[in-house]
Amino acid sequence: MKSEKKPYHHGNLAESLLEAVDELATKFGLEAVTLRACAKIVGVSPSSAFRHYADKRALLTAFATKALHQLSELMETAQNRAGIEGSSAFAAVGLAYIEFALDKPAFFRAMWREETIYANDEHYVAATMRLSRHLQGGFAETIADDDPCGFSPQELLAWSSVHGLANLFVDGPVEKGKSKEQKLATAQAMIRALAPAFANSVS
Amino acid sequence: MKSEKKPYHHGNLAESLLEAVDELATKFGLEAVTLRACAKIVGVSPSSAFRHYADKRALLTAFATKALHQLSELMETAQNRAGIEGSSAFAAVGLAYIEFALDKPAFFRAMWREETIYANDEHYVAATMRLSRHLQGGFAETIADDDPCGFSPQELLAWSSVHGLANLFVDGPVEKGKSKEQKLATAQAMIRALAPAFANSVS
DNA sequence: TAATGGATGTGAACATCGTTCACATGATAA
DNA sequence: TTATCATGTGAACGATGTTCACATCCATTA
Repeated sequence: MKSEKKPYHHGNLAESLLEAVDELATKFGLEAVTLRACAKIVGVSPSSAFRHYADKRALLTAFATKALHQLSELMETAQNRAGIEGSSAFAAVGLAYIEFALDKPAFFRAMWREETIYANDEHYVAATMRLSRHLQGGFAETIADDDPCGFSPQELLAWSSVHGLANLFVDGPVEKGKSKEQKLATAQAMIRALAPAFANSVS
Repeated sequence: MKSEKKPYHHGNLAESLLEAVDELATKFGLEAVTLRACAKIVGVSPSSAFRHYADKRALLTAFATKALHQLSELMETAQNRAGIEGSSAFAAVGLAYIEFALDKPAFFRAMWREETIYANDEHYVAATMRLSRHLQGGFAETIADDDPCGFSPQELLAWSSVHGLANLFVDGPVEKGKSKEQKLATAQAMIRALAPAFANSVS
């Protein structure tokens, strides 16, 4: 045990700070995320954070971006699995979206909070575009898409309903206190009810 | 001009503080709402706020409650007007919901932020129940409702899609920078696309 | 009318927060 | 080796939420 003394330079502070945000947000919620607390978790001085992030807001933007990519990947695998199983890609992607919000509410909140992030940050914008592309891609098989760039009314309906239910679960009064399974069952029922809106493009 | 000196007691501090929150949230956003700034606007010492609200969080809860009632009333009048005109109550209520979010984004955000309000406060809960009742009521004519207490999948779909689009407008990347009219047109298109999901209960 | 008590507002103080800046430390390249 | 640049530190600043002893007023009652 010779190299037990901490080196002066951390080596990977930017990423470690993001993990600290993760830890605090998961344990105590987004409002409890503090630059000083993050620095303490990493074992570093509070001011050192500013070498890697211009702001607290910049740190939260990076965190939101990371969360967006996590969600994108979950949706991607859900879509692939549905393709193999032959089940509805739409339902799979939508459920993955809602399940992420239920599992990591603080992440989900952080993703969509214009007032606490830099919503014009290029990496953040790229992450939202990746997410929306996966949404469009996920529904492309069932929805008539006449606008390759923007969203068709049906695509927007799909995203809105799933996004809305996720928000109502996380920050709203819907099924407050009920179990995750109960909520996912409700989500599935809602998605089923949505099917007729896409019926015209099936056959 | 004899009674120009300010009285020691304000007389209606609780309500005036709410109006100060309104002003700050409207002008500078929710994150700029500060107890000290509110007190300064009202012309009162910062500590006096605690005679009327236990917390900053309690103040924000009262503000959220007020915003919920405002939205409820807007939906109510929209529903009545649609009843007179014979147009779709569903579309009218949904558009009123989204228009409120576009007109007063800070209010809309404040309503649904579990982490900064006391979501179990009785007045707040009552306000959310009033809102949800108006939603159920607004859709009652078009949607088959087999559960008088909770939400049917179709009712939940209606609320989720409208709530989701409002959130995507306010805190998301959808049609960022576009005009309010443009967004309302998009909302109308989405709501139209939703109609087939309710078709079974029309006839 | 006079006194008293409860409600309401004040001022100073505290811990904590984001942020800055001069400085310390270490890695890298000449 | 030495010089340079990136990275981390410590002390400080103003602002914030909150508390508490105290001041002020209003309303009731004697």
